[in-house]
Amino acid sequence: MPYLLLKDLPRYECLLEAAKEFPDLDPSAVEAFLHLLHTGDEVFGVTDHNLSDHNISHGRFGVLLLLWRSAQPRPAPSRDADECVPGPRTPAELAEAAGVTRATMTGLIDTLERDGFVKRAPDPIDRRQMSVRLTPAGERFLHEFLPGHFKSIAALLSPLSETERKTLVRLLGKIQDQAAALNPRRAVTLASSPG
Amino acid sequence: MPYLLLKDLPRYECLLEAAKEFPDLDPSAVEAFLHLLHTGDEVFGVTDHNLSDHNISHGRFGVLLLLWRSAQPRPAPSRDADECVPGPRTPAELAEAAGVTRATMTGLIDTLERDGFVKRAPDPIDRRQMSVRLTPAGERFLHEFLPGHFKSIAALLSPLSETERKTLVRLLGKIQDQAAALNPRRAVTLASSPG
DNA sequence: CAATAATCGTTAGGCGGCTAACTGTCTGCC
DNA sequence: GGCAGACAGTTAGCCGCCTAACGATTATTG
Repeated sequence: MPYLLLKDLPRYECLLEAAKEFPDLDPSAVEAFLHLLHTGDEVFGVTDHNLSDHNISHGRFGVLLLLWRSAQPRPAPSRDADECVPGPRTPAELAEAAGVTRATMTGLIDTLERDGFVKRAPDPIDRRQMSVRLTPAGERFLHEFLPGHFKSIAALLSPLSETERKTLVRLLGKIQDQAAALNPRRAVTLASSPG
Repeated sequence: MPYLLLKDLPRYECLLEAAKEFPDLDPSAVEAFLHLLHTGDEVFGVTDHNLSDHNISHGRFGVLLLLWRSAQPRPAPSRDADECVPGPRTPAELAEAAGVTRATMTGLIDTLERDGFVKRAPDPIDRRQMSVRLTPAGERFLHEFLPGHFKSIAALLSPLSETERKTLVRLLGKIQDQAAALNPRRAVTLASSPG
């Protein structure tokens, strides 16, 4: 759907041949790299397909999920301060939690509000801020959609045993760490935590 | 970069708690699902960062790669008919190979041509078609960029042994197959292959 | 208290996906 | 030969992502 390109992955023999021309090409690394992107794309496509049946995009779905988590009554509120994260409310918090810019979040909230899933309200204390909340229609959507969503995810992973899933997560974690080290897109917040 | 949402993955305990409310939620499946999308996103971000240094987007890079493969002199041309795929030339072929629509390919070729990386030429035989080719500048870009690109990929996968890479590809392959089965975005071409 | 700095949400403009519809060209069938 | 249909490429319009910049508001600091 969104991002990959290269629908048909090149065969391993082609990688080996190309490696003759490019000594930096590590065939098994490229193979894993392409499979990772390709699989992510396919998986994304499945869930996006489910969402589009409800006229909801992936980005908007993420916002709804974050708001839903914020709206939970928190049955055991005082156990750990950040047990499952308090939950974002303002556009800036939502953008931070979703990993997009505030400008993007403005657009997402715009369409969600237009379609009646969320509602903006001015913050009476800090008049720079807005407070975004799920509407009843937004909650209704989530309660209707989430069971099928979880079923899709379970179906996607059903070919993998529990052990294989753990292995997959472990291997992906290694790549994540490496990617985070290579990608200085958000400089490490080492000395910034206020305390 | 493009597509995920949910920068901070929820902790496994939260998934377990949420599973109480949603019996369809398979915690290990959701965990693997989220890690897969997240890792794909991180990896994408690394390569996209490299590309943006050259003012090239991921989508355009894919087109350049496809055209570059088409431009190869094919040192051993007659071994297998489709040894490494003949190579797309027209916008429709490029769109098919890249997995995007023809309309999207028009836009990609537009910007690539504007920036001097490719050139359109009318097909003298079938006047509906265009032939897209790499310009010398396009080839030059690839030869400058690809070594670093391959180095990045090798670095990303460097924490994984050869065995782990094979395992990763195998597990991803299972998910790909399952996703393809669940995602009827392109109905299976069972009876269409001409022979 | 005033001036500067920081933050919030938004806007403007660009890119790259998509679908739907259009024009031009070729194919096939009568 | 002529006309309906199929196909190639483009266009128009939507959405979501980005960066850069803006006005409004709050925080900081003298």
